[in-house]
Amino acid sequence: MTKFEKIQEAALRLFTEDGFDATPTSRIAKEAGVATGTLFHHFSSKDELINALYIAVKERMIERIARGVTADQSLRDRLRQVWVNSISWGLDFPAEYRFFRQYSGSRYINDKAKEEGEAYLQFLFDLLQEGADDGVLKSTDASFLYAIGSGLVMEVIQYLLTRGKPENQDAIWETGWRSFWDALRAREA
Amino acid sequence: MTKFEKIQEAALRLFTEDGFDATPTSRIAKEAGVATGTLFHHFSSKDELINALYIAVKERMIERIARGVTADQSLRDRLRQVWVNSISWGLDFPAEYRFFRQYSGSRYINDKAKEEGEAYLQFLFDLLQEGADDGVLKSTDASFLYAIGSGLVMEVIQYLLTRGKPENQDAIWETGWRSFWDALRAREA
Amino acid sequence: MTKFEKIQEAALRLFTEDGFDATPTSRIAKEAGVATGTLFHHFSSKDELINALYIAVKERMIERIARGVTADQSLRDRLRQVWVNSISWGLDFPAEYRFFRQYSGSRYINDKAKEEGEAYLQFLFDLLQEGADDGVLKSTDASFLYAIGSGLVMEVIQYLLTRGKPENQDAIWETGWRSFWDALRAREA
Amino acid sequence: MTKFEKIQEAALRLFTEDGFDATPTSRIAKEAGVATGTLFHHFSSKDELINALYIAVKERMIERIARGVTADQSLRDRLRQVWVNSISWGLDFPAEYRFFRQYSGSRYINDKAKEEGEAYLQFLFDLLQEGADDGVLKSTDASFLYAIGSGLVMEVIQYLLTRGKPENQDAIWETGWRSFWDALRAREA
DNA sequence: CATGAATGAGATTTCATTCAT
DNA sequence: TATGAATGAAATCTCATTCAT
Repeated sequence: MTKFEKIQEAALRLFTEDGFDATPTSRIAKEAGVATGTLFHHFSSKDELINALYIAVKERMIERIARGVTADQSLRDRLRQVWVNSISWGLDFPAEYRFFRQYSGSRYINDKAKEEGEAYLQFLFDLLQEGADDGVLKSTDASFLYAIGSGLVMEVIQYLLTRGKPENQDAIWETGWRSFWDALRAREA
Repeated sequence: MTKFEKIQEAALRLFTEDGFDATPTSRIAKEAGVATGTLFHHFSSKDELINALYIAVKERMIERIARGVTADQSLRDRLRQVWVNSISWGLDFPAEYRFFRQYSGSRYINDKAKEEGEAYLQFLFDLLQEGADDGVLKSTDASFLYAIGSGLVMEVIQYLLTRGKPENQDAIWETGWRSFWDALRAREA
Repeated sequence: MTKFEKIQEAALRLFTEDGFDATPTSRIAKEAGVATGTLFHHFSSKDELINALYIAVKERMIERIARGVTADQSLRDRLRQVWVNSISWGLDFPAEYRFFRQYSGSRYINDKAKEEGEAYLQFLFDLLQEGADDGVLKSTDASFLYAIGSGLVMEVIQYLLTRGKPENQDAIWETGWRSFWDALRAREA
Repeated sequence: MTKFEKIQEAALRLFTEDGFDATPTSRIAKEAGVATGTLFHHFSSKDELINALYIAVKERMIERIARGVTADQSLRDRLRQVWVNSISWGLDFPAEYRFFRQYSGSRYINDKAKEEGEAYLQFLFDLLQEGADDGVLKSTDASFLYAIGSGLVMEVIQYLLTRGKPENQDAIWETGWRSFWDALRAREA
């Protein structure tokens, strides 16, 4: 692992454990086993480190979310796949999930990074827009559908990570999906 | 307005503008028009100030949410009322809403304050539990229903505050409600 | 002596011994016998400290230079008085003299401070302009005369401080004056 | 241009723009288009770079100042030539002039470099000493005459570079010369 | 000769908190 | 109650210099 990667790894871990502000760059460097100067050799500031991390995390997330979603599936099947992918991403990479939550509400958000990150999501907006146009989903506004859908996904991940007992996992997973789908789809005639 | 209140007001404003960590106590004191010592006379630490604020905000919020919810209404009507109250609280007190979001993900959370805050919500859990027991709602677990419901509420407030155009307000409000209700209720036979 | 004054005194001494850049604020604080935070309580930055010092030094200098210069004296006598005052200022306050030299060529110059400092010198410009208008001095441009005159003054102070042997003091003082006066005055017919 | 020369050129430019302390070696290397290591391959330290630059600049300066000064001229004519050469050097190579001023007052002065630099000036001291011995100049001390003369030269260059308007150039040049000569020469009988 | 990643001491500045008045 | 000067630990970031390639 290069020093560059060691720094990223230590930063992700410490940021999600203690938060951006409670994690000094000195501690990141120490945990990564490099000198403080080395951190700033690779990332010109703490801000840049955080935003670079955000882009990397988002990239890995979206790669995971899009997996197995193919054009021949029905809209419902594609959304189901997205749901499954999203929840399992959160459970497999809880640190990345927590990083994400923290980043969204933080003052470290860099507009450029945010835009770059959102570009990856285009395929999701397209999916929702398609459903909106066909009248299968509730709203004509893909961004609103996105807000609702992602809110539900994040909330269910949070629940599973913090309060889900192993024996309920499957039920929550399934109930979650039904909530998600019912929340988005237009009501049947 | 007492100095105590001035401090609380300035703190709420600055915290929601810049975040907890980016808001020095010295600036709160200055904006409140008091000396730094005075702030620490009323609140023994920054932590205590934040948690006192949290409790105050939560109290006001819950008072608002519970307004007009009466035992004689159907479950659906009561939830509808909660929905309406929640969204309008967010739009009427955006600073308090933002304070809330920030607090939840912060390291300033004080367990005692959190518990005290959640106690206020008991009536909501009861409401959801009742629906669960009757089979009107999707899950048997009120805490899961709460997670889903509150996630949707927060997301819709966020959307209305940041991206809602005035002409769409009503549609979003209504679509939001349908998503909320469809997400929570058991499917019709 | 107040802490404010102690800081100024220590700063002036260290700056002239080692230069602005080689004098850390931490050392100034230590020599002044205060905490680092105290320095920044009184001066918001190192820059501000340097510029505050500049204004204070310039004020004291000009007060000294103008001493005993009265309207009833001939132009030559007034310039003679300015010369004597200037050189003796330099010898009496070598640290302030050195601070001055250093400040002029430094990147810490703050335009506002510089202007404020130059305002004090107005009476000198007026003096030179009077001589220029009367044809007693060499140029019609007071600012050029000022440049030449102050350059000579500074150079002679420097010479006296670094290389003047005690037995030559009087000769240098006198020769210096003649150079100064000859450099400025128009040639006799 | 060799890398060695590129480094010197970039260093001279940056030092005179921003000052020694505000110019990191890394920036010099970048502007010179070489790696940081390369700079230290040619100059063992920043100190050495500055002093090497000083010697090179002084060499070029003295070569220029001595130009056209011949033994058959009168003392006055030789000093006149030195004056003209000095001022035109300053106007032709403002960066070198500024480097010079900065170096003199800096803590980077290296005694060896300083001595080496002053050795070049021997001919000027000789010139002044000759005038002193003949009674043509004001003092018997060549070093004092040098201080006064060089102070005036530097001041006039500074004036021409920063405040001289094109239409006044000739007048300043001429008035400057008369000040210089009057300041140095013994008074006519 | 040339490279540039790596180093770590050190610089400036911030800030929650105290305490004498 | 209220004040605000004073504190000093700690944070981010800089930079001359080294050294393995």
